[in-house]
Amino acid sequence: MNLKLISPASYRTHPSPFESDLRSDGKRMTPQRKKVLSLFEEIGSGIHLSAEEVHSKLTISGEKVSLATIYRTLRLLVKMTFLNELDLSEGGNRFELLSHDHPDHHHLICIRCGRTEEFENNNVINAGKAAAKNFGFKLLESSLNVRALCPKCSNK
Amino acid sequence: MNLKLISPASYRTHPSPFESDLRSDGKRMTPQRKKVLSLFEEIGSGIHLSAEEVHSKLTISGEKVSLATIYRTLRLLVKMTFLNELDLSEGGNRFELLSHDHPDHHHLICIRCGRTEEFENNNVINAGKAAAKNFGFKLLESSLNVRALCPKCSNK
DNA sequence: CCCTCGTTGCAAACTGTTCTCATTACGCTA
DNA sequence: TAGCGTAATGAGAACAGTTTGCAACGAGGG
Repeated sequence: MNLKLISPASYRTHPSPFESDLRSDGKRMTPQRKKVLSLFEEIGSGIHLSAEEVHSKLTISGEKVSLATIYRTLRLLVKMTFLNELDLSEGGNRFELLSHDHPDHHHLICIRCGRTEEFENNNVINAGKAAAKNFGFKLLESSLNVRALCPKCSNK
Repeated sequence: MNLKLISPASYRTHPSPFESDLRSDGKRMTPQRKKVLSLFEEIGSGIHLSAEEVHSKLTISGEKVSLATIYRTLRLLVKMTFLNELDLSEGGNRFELLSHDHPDHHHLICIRCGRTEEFENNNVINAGKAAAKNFGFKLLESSLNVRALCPKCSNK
């Protein structure tokens, strides 16, 4: 019943980019960190979890990781650009796997039920780039949040 | 030393749009509400204040309004579309005067020092509209936040 | 296998925001 | 203009999400 998230063997022979990035920074690979990252990898990009949700998903599958550690790990993963942090507000920030071939994507959020859809649009990315250039800023990331009502909620 | 933000006379003869909107909704005009809105009007649009900042600015100019009332008033002003709420996260939401001739604008935020610049771009607005239409959502508002480093902070 | 120092778990602390409730006062009506 | 119903306020408690301090733990280099 113990979910094998990363097989020890493959991990030993092919240290993940995460692991080597960690090591090169004097940091350590721990089971807790593996579990958190693996959860996001299993779930795939485009799904947004709050810290609390990460915690309960791990707890349900029998993995015990303290909430404080999850917060610390999420911050770390964001800093290392393995995860993306979304400021959707309304009940905590959310995190998603950042797929590097698929950089900036944007969110359509139903303010009533919380349903979230993503989309991409190069014009948005270019607008961010242009604005950054215009003010002499160095762009890191841009996020467009469209607050809206989904079809179900707008019929009430 | 008592700053007269709206003279009683002019208020009686020319009720502000805020006041008439309030009245038509069974709500009341109070000195506290006047003070909060007036602060934003004095300061002008394009400046983003947190609830805490509104509170301390009023306190400094000798106006005593409780923090709870400021939160209530800010929410009210947002609902009545006199203020715009920005989800910049990192230490509380911020509010700014919404100028109706200048509707959707977007923000370039230095994640290190908090410097915020605004810009407008129709492509962004259209991208939001297109995405909403595509998923059958009813668009309410879109906000693009570009996280970046300002020139000062990127030289460190 | 040992030792060092980064990491964890736990609980307490913090921060931004909302709620509760007794009190005040806006503004309709006579 | 006074009276009254009820919306709004102030103060602090409550709350949710997040962070921190500290003792114990354990990853991984020697």
